[in-house]
Amino acid sequence: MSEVDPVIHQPTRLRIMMLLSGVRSADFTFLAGALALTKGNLSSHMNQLEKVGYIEITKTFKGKMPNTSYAITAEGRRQLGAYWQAIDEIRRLTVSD
Amino acid sequence: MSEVDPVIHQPTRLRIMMLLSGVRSADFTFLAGALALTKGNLSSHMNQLEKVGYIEITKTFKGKMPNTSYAITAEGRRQLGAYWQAIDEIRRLTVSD
DNA sequence: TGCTATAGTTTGTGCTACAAACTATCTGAC
DNA sequence: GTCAGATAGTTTGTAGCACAAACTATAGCA
Repeated sequence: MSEVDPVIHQPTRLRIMMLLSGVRSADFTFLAGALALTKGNLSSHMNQLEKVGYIEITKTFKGKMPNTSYAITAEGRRQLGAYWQAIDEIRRLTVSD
Repeated sequence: MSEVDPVIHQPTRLRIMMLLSGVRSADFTFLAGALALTKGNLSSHMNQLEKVGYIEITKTFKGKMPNTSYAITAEGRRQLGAYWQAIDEIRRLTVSD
């Protein structure tokens, strides 16, 4: 019975990971808008995802304004796959199994 | 974008709901063993599920020992279905959508 | 030289999952 | 009978987390 990864299971982070899994990278403002998150909330989620190595944070400047962009890592992609497997396992969970 | 129900999303309660969805009823001791939960933890999860009307708690006596058994309600079954729909929605989440 | 906007980060708080401690009853052993 | 576990739960205390409000810092314009 493989446990679900709590870092990924949290609904906001799950959405973030799913979005990032489909793009090369996405920046802070885009993610905040796409997922309707406050900046503080998004910021802390991204820091958590980076801390466990599921995403990579790149800080640059666009013109003179700071621009933070995020990309999923190979490890993040692997864990996301494992997460869905664990969910599928729960989904099949019945007493008879 | 229908949000996931946090009561069901919590992994332990999700397993409980999945188990109960496949049986007429299950008692406290069985659930604690089947899901490897401490009694305190199981007790509080079951109370939460009852509070929102997803399960029904029936207290009887088996011989002279108290016996608490749990069954999913129609509402619980409905919400569990809605939950999986919401999860599937997230699973399909990509930027292009 | 203000004033508003943009792009984030830090801080404070209310809630939650969990296990330890507790309650209450039963069942032998002596 | 009574003492010592075992059984079946519930209540309580705590550590950790998600969230938004407050804050920092710079840009760009009137």
